[in-house]
Amino acid sequence: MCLKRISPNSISRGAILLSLCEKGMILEARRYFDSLIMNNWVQDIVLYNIMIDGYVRHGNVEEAVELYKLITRRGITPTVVTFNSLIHGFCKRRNFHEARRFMDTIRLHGSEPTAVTYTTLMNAYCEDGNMHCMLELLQEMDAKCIVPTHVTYTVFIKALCKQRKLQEAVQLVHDMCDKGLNLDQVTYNTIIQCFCKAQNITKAFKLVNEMLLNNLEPTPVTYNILINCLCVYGNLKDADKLLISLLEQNVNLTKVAYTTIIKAHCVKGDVHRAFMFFHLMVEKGFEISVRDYSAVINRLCKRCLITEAQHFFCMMLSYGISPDHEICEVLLNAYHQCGDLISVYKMLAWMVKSGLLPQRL
DNA sequence: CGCGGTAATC
Repeated sequence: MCLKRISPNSISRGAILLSLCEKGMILEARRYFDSLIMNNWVQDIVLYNIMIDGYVRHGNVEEAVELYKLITRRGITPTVVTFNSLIHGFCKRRNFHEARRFMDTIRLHGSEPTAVTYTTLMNAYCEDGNMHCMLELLQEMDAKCIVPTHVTYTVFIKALCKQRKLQEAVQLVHDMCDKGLNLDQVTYNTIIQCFCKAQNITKAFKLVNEMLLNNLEPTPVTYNILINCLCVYGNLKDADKLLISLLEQNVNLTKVAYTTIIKAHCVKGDVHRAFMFFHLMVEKGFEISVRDYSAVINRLCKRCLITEAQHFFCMMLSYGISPDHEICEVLLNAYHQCGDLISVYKMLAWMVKSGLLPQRL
């Protein structure tokens, strides 16, 4: 664009900044943002909002607040979106005091909190198991004529599910329909998860059919929930069948589908199946982390399947992934427990060579 | 007319 002397506008700049934030490249995002500031190209609050939200998602509320202060120093008026992101940040930390303080600040700026603001706070209270505060906020919304959205309902469905009030959760779904609010995939996934936890697999699958009837394509998360459900509460063979049939149908899946079933097979001790799905996961081109290997190795060691655990360790090395200290410790302990001192020494030597242990023991 | 920002699911 620049070579063709087409100057990016604030919308294309926003797209670039948002993408950097979404990919977790927060430092690069900030560098880009600072370059825009330096050139005086940021007059738009949206760019600040994207950067602030990026920090919040990255878990850095402090930096988000610093940017908010910068906004006020520069005399730029923050929007409700600015505050919603900050409130979300404090909610993630369960700092209800600061979250609510910023809610008041919205009013001081002459605006009103929106359904998003309320839903953000309600979700945090939900995670805290505080239905009382959720209902208080709902009353406040009602008093201020702020209409709950389908997301607000989804948060309440989740809360009722947590309290094992499944009937009331279902009632809420009906209320939504009565109010003309359409359920989306996340709402369905939430309620499907409720029935899975209640070990009502039949109803969970019925809801998937209902989704399809409503022209909602199940998401990768839907399948992760179902696979996990079959692994934990149902028959592991059915989980295998489901995953394989989804693969045959070329359904879009995420890495979680694989790690879920691999985990189950490790726990059950069916290492062959675990291998099979692990290789499949690698073949599909997913990026495999140390954590993915740890999940397998930890579970196999717990079941004293040490040769098998070692196999995964070698596989990790062959893919050029560096083990961390923790994973080595787990293997060391396992070798020790079954009296395989040779392997203990080999491992220690390897750890020293790799800089995971000090030279002098 | 379309294009950029905030809440919920594994």
